[in-house]
Amino acid sequence: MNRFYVTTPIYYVNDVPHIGHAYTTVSADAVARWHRLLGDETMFLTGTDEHGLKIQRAAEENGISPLEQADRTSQRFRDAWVELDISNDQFIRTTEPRHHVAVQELLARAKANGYIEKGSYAGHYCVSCEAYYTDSDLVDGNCPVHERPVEWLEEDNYFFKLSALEAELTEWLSNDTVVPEGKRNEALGIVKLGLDDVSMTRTSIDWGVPVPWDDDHVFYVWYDALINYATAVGFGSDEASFEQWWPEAHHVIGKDILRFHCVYWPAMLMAAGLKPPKKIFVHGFLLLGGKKLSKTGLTQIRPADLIADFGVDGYRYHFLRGVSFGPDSEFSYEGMVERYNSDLANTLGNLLSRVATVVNKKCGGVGPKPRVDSPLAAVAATSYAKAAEAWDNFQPSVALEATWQLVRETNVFLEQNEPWKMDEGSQEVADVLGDALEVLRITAVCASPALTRASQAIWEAIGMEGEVTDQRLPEAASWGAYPGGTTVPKAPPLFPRMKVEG
RNA sequence: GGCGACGUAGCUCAGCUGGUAAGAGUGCUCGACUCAUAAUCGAGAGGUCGUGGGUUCGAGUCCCACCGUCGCUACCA
Repeated sequence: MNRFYVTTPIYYVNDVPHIGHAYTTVSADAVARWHRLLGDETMFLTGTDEHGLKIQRAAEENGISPLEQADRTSQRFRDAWVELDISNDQFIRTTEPRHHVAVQELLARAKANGYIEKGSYAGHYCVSCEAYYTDSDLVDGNCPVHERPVEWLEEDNYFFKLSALEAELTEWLSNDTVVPEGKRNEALGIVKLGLDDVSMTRTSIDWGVPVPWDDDHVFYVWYDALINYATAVGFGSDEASFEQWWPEAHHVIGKDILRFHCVYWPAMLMAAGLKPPKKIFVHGFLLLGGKKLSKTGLTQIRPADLIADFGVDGYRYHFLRGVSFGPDSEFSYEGMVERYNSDLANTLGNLLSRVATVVNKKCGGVGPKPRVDSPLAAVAATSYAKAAEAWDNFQPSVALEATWQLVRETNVFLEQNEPWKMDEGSQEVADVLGDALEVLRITAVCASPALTRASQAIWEAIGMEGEVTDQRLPEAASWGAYPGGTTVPKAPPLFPRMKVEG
């Protein structure tokens, strides 16, 4: 029995869920679903990051407690993930007691090991950035990022001795721990430049995890947040669980938080005497017209609106197939319509329609069995092999392309054999349609990590029983499992074609 | 300012350690078919692989510079 533990970042509750958050989450979800198909014992974690000054201030403005503030905004993420059929096994919140326990335990170990010591820090502090600035950083006395006034803060801090871990980090990064390779080199570069010790506590804030050895301090939000990945699988509360899951930890993150996840986080674990995560997958950004999303209002594009137009399947498919995992990627509504129409409506949806119709005309609506020696058997085998490898390498777009190759080949196959011209009830028409139905069965299974609903619809449309998600790979993708003899009704289009707006 | 990534057909993107005449999907043109969601199938047009140098028998693929986009990061005067 293999185990697979995959996480998304925990999202800062003050944000409104946008397609960037959704992209990360859907990607992790699809991979988690693939591992479940493989029969792996899978743990998929997402959640919200709820500490820090910004939350504290927002709560004050709204006249409520920080926790109430976090409750409200955290719920938005839960709702968004329900809408996208996200199959997370846990939704962690950093305000949970178990998390406080884990944070205190992990960092107490780091301190006991000599990696945390006291120091002091002073500077201009921007609340929105939650960061200090020097005089020269300031623009007209304001924060250069937010263009709002900064505050002079001076506080005693506990510093994390990052510098002491450079050699170990370099060693860890020398393997395939961070992918793609370009991102790993970036992390390596950060370490090579030399690491400064970092301040990891605050006295100026109350809203955080208390430092166990010093009541006046709370941990700075980042150092509390990262530990959620350990908390969720039992660190500090269930060591047996933690030992089972932690060696299989895979993090999915955006390139903007590479430094924290690929340098600070493994260092924190090392300092506490724990193993760094198994693997970190780093993806790029979604762009609109070549610009990053926050600058162009792409954050204003709400997943819910796109789901309304394309459905959950259309939404998930577009981002999984259309975005190669790693580089930045262009997003456009028109591109989404194109992808939906060509891949989902025309190639896959239409295949199901035409097969169902011919089965009804030539086989009395009962699906025939596939041939053992079908010419499509080899195509299916190749398709599966490619897809499996790609999912394993966290490349959903490659995996889905491989799956669609099989679907496209099947359209060609029908064109070459023209079952609609064959005699009703003949063996030859049964052979051709049985093969096509078998492809639809395999496709339903292999596409299910992306198409959470349509895959089940296809499964039922060809007369299969039960849940497609209960199938087990690789057996379920091997040729010949479609039993035949099941009713294949004509049905309305699976993916109604979208009209292109003039 | 420093570090790094990216810049390939109209569009969205593949192209691992350099080497059979540069690929896919989509879009476009033409043809076929008509079982199917104005869908499907076939053929074709379309690229000096950001710009300029360099290494090499040979570079989209390595090196340098520059331009553009993006991320991180640093700012003492």
